Amino acid sequence: MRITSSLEYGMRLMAAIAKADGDAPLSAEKLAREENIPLDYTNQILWKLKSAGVISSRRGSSGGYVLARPPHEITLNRIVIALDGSIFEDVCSKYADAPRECHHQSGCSLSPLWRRLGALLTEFFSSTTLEDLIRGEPATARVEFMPPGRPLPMR
Amino acid sequence: MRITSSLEYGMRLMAAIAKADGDAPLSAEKLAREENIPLDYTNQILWKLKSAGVISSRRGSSGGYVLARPPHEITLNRIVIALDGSIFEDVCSKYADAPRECHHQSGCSLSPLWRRLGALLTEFFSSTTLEDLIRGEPATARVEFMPPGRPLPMR
DNA sequence: ATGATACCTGAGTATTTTAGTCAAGTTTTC
DNA sequence: GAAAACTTGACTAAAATACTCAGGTATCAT
Repeated sequence: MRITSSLEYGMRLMAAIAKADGDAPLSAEKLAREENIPLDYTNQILWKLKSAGVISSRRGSSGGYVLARPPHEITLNRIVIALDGSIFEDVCSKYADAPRECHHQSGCSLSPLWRRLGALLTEFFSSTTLEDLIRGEPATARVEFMPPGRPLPMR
Repeated sequence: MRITSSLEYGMRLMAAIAKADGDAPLSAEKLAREENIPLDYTNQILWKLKSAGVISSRRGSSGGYVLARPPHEITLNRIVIALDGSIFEDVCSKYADAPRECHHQSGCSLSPLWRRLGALLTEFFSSTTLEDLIRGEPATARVEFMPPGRPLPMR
């Protein structure tokens, strides 16, 4: 699994805009330069973020982008969905031959696995806000992942 | 984020082989047919799984594939790494201009985020065994994800 | 023995997704 | 009214993914 460059860039842009929250709008040109992202690509990404409602813009000279809400009200899942379309693609429906029916074979051992993974990722991103991000808090938040009580072999 | 077809198929194949654990080896041809995966692609995936040491093979007629160890000793992270190369690609190093140095901008708010996500995914896959998978247990294992104590806005 | 079965291995191709570019606008401010 | 800066869509290049192909080798059944 990997992070797309759109998402990496978009997160950086959001972090930069969040850090300047309250100050004058940040122009795309300045953001692109400071984050070392191609300008046209930056524009494209900013447009997606704007469409998703997480930032707003001001045109004209001295225009630029600002947060649409305070940082603690913007959860990262919004950003992920804005840029990647979803947090976790539905595997089950992708391999279904008929709509609304799971065609995973092997008695469909897999769909519970993928559903749980999707839930985990969704939880991860929607539990973290932009404010957490710029404070570096995500590193300290603990995850308790509970498998059945048993030693974990063959790591 | 998405699951590659290799991984989806590989997991299915492992589940099918695990369900036949103790029985006669399953041939690639039979596996491919039952799981509805192209034969040549199946061979390729089985080869990767064998290289990773999670299955072993027997040649000749009445040959095929069997688990290399009992199902409860095979954790899913092995399978993921065998097929995708890693569980989570290191974002930080990907955008580093110089080796061993993190070039994330914005005071590098991002690397803690991605590191935590990587840890979460690694934990997820290495905490589940093939036995859990074929029993459907992954669906019941609980995840406790602990963000800072605060209501979760803007979901 | 020998032929059929089935694994082994690497190379090659096609499709899709991602990443990034280009160009011609519109709006706002100074 | 000119410059700054956002808006929008289309287009292209590169990379990853998803297969396919071909020729080989080992083993088993008879």
